[in-house]
Amino acid sequence: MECIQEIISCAQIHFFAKEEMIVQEGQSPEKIFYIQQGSARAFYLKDGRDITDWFAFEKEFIVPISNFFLDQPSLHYIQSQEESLILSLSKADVKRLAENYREFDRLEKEVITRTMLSLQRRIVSMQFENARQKYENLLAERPDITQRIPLTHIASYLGITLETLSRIRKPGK
Amino acid sequence: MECIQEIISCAQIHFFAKEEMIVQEGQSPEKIFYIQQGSARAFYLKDGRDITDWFAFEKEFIVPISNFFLDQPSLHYIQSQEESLILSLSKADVKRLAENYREFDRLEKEVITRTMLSLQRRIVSMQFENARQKYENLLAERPDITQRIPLTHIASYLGITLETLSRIRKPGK
DNA sequence: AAGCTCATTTGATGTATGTCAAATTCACTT
DNA sequence: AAGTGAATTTGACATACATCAAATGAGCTT
Repeated sequence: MECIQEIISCAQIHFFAKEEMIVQEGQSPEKIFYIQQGSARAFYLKDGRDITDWFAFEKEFIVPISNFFLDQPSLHYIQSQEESLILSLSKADVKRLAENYREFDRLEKEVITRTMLSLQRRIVSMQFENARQKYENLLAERPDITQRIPLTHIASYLGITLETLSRIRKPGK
Repeated sequence: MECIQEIISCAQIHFFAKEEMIVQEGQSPEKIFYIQQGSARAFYLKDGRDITDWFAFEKEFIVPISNFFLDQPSLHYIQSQEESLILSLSKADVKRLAENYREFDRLEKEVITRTMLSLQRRIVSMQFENARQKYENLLAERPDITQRIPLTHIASYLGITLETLSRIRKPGK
């Protein structure tokens, strides 16, 4: 891709320790993050409870969605889950790159499309499946998730409680 | 927009009666539909039960998602809900227009982005809200939906049963 | 207006999952 | 290796919602 040089020149790379906060609620970083190594999650607070919305692992993106796409202060926190190497690109740079390089613009569209499809699959999974089925769907997509993310966050991502998840995981039905 | 003439020349317009089937499961229309007037819904069958996934009203798009974006036969049915005027554009035309007109490409990206954001909001609503809250969220977005769509479909869209929805709607808490 | 069909409501009961509290296990630190 | 705090499991109980069945109501057709 012809614009790689330019991407590299405006991307920033950061190292994050385990469970370090990358974006706080109310901030406006206007950045998209790319997980080079490690993992991160986006979460929000509902009545004081921490609810995970999104996980990102190697080669995936994560973004404070309302801030990046709607120019509002972030409703989400973003937090690393393991020691991670993360690239960031500002919204202004993304915009400029997309205007100057057709290739980059296509890539961005592709990433957004895939994200949309993955949200769509998640809705189907949440709409009428029970806790066990939802958990098994997640495991099918990410078999290693239980080794990398604490169960509390997996539970809230699935829309169930920690206790229910624990019982589901119990061997023997 | 400079490409309007060309869009018009390749778009097709159809009239659909109430509850007419626009796309059947297993078909590969590879088309995106734009609701000029009326409304439509996308649904799938889970264990024989009809589950609505998506509603579209005037000036909105609806698409057999797995077919259009993933080139698989459609997992969804799409059905008009009222007498409707609906434009369709083939995937090939969309692709060509996006390649030839930067403006059209931007528009497409914008539509996909908005769809992604709306799915995201829906997940938040399904993740930890109870039946009443989910229903009220929907009403806030689409106050007229109960006049236009039967309650069964609203219920399945919300991931609750028809009976629960009916009880929620009962006046006096 | 009567009759039919389909949509919605109401009622009785069952169940998956939530809540709260306590016990246990795990992972670090010293 | 022991000690400490956090993560996970287990238990007892509560509840929102599902299910099944029947009653009512609304919109067409004749």
